[in-house]
Amino acid sequence: MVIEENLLYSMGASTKTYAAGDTIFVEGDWPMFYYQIIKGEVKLNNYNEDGKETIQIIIEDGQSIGESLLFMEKFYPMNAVAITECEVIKLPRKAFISLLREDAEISYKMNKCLSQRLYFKLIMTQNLSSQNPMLKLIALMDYLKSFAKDQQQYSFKIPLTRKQMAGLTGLCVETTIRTIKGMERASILKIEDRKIMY
DNA sequence: TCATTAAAGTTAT
DNA sequence: ATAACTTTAATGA
Repeated sequence: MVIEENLLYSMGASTKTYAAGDTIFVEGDWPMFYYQIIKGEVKLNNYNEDGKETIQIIIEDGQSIGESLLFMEKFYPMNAVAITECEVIKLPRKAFISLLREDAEISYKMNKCLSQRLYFKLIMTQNLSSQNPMLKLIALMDYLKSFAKDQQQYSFKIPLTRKQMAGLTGLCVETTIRTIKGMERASILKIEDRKIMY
């Protein structure tokens, strides 16, 4: 968890519930709140001219949503959409800023969280620029697995649908599936009950 | 080679 | 039941 929930409430935060598929904010909105997920999953995405979705990142319990925009005078460059039903705490921007000004510990945690996001972007852009679909998928899976306790081969179950993996790598679903099949043949991963074990 | 289109099978709500 | 996701196959850039 980035910021203690009680602390957020004491600063005037409120809770909002979103159903799966609900929009939290859209591209072009002005950032007014700090959002932190209590429960559920949220994706940050964009749509290109053809309507193809690119997922920037998937965020889960305890993480904040689009926090980097609160430090700038910019509109949101992406949408935030609930993947599952979500409970989200929202704190007005000004209260969030003063909280960071007052509390060095919170400020440090925020830096840590921002660095995490930056790192993810760095790893992903580096590998996504490769046009090889297998390398893209490996980059994604390596990143996801890097947080797992068990680093043994085939011990990590990829918590994404193939469609989501396609959205995160910029590949189409079919290529994602075919590439994954090929990787299974090459023993890079295993498929158990349709789930990818890496 | 990968994206796109289409069609059919499978799972989740 | 219906929508969402997965898979296979054919075709095109």
